[in-house]
Amino acid sequence: MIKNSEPTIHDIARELNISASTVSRALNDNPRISLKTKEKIKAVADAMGYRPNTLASNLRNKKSNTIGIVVPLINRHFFSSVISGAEDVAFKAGYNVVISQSNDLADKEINIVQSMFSNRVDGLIISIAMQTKTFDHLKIFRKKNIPLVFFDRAVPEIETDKIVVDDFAGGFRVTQHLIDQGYKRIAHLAGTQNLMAYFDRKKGYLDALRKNNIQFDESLVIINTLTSDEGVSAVQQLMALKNPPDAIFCGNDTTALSAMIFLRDKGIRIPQDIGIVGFSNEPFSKVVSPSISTIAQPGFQMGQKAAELIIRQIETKERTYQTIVLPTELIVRESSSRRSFQ
Amino acid sequence: MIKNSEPTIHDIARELNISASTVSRALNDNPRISLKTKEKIKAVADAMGYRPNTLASNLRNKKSNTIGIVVPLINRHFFSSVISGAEDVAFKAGYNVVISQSNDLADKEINIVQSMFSNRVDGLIISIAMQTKTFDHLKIFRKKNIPLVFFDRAVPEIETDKIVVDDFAGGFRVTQHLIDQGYKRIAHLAGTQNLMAYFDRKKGYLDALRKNNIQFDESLVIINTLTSDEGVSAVQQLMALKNPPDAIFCGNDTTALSAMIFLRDKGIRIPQDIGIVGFSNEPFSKVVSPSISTIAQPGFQMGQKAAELIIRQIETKERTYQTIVLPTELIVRESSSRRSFQ
DNA sequence: GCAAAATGCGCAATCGATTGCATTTTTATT
DNA sequence: AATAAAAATGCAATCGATTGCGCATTTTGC
Repeated sequence: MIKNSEPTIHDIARELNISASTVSRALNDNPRISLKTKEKIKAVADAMGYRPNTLASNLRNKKSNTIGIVVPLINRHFFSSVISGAEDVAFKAGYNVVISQSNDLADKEINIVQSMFSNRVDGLIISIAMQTKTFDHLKIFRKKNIPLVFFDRAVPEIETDKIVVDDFAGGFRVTQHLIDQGYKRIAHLAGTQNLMAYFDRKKGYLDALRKNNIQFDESLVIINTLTSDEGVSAVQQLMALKNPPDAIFCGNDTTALSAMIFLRDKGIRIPQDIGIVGFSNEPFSKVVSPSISTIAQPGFQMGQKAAELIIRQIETKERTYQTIVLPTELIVRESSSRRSFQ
Repeated sequence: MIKNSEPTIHDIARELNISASTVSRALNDNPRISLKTKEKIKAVADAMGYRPNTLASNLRNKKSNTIGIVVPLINRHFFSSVISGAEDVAFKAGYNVVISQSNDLADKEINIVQSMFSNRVDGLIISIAMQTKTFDHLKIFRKKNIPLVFFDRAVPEIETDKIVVDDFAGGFRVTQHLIDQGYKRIAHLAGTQNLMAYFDRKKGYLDALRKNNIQFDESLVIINTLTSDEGVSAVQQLMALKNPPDAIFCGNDTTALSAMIFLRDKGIRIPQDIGIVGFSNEPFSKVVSPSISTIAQPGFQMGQKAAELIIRQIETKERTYQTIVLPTELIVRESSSRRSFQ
């Protein structure tokens, strides 16, 4: 143990009086090397505790075997589920995943994406930040022909693989469900409209109203960033109307919960007085009381699919892109089940 | 645009009829290069859309600027919080994070750790898998002097930085709290005892009993892997005793919830008939009904701290290790507040 | 005006693994 | 035994950035 650094193929070669090429080939099971030599080499490699230096290999092969994943916030159930699913598939396929969070900040996202490019990720899976309004940092990936997959929040103007949930159908289904439950004045708490996801949810809401011949009332739609606090202030605003709603389709479960708690504290019964539906099926929505009706978004599955798509882009030359729309599932729970009280 | 590959410092050098060395130094703001040349070089680099190839740089510098993080499951609130906190600190310090999940499987953990080593991560942050019983794959890191930080689930026999929550105090506090609330027969639903965290929680439980002169009853302690289902079967087992408990200290919130739902469905009132306390402060524990008393584990902060520790190890030569014990906080909620009903 | 010092830049090796082509060794054939 | 054919291995360049050392050129001091 004279050397303090890691053994390399050259060390193994010296040990056996052969060339580094042969060692390299042997360790990669190249058929050009005889079985006998291979075994000798592998034995010595083991004995020396040799572990290939992936950095060197990556440089030479111009391939990092790494997939970058960028999400707004790692610490959010939906996103961590996606990451979990993607890591699962990627690891099995021999890829590492490097992960960064944009905190929904455009600047940080640009920073991250450039850093990932410098690290020569083989592909990038991204759900863009709420704040992001320009997309040059992502277009570069397409221009340089580096695999790119959007999930959840995609950029319409960039043509590449996308995997989203059917937000339109989700919004429609929620609204139709509320109508079916006998609610008449249905409000919608919407997210930033420059994100397709929120835009489509609202579109679904509007479409359901139209299909049911319900007059759209602009004062019943509030757009904000869907934080817990904003859920409360939105509901306050809604309840202050001359003609307040009797149901609220919340853009996510967080606002659904905060709205529900606010209303409960005001003595308003849910679902009898007001029906509530959320979106995303956060773990808590099932266990709170009353449990919150919501739309399930298959995060884990989405991550798996995103990884499959990016690996397909990486490993094949074909450049035919698809947009996969995962079906949404309406989960009816207590917060909107008024019929059962009649 | 004849080249389809990325511009390198050599391309910039050729363009300006200077050497690559100068370009490299200029881009790194080396004082040996004149300001005028630097500006020229940077201008050309910008114009060519040059982005340094980190792979090459890493190889030469024998430093990957990458921190590996291994957790049992990404998609778990506590762990994703830790990852989030670590990524935050790491990114600001110029490090990337690669993340993998062991799924609590020893084999996969070994596999991951070796792969991270091959990728020459500058340091490894890990919470070991429940299943892991041998630690050679981690000892290697210490032997090779590669920074290693344990969080949450540490290996006692490996000397390095560790950051854990005060599980003993947490277990003690929970138990004392239940005693203070007037519960007499307190059961404990414990996790695998080869993990310090669960071992210490139980030790705190036992210590609190002793301090209060309460006879320890072995039949009141059940050890399993703390899944939702096992929470139910454990409670079934407890309630089948001749002398069932009137309080349960659950090793995590998941089992606390499943136990609670099971008991509620059996018509048992919580906290009046049976008190329940969980551990970890999962998001849902606050919003379920009754809300679950629990121990807060500062995941995000733990991740930040872990990243700080590993970066300190990476960037300084000193090798004095510390074990940081983050304080636990008992959050008293409805599920154990019997006093308010008396 | 001239040596000494400072400044600016280039050469070439290096990091560790890979690979096209060349060379050596082994095997088969007559 | 000689030669062709096949098999096994080695040489050296390459991936792109970094850096010790050395060589010019300019500046400084007296």
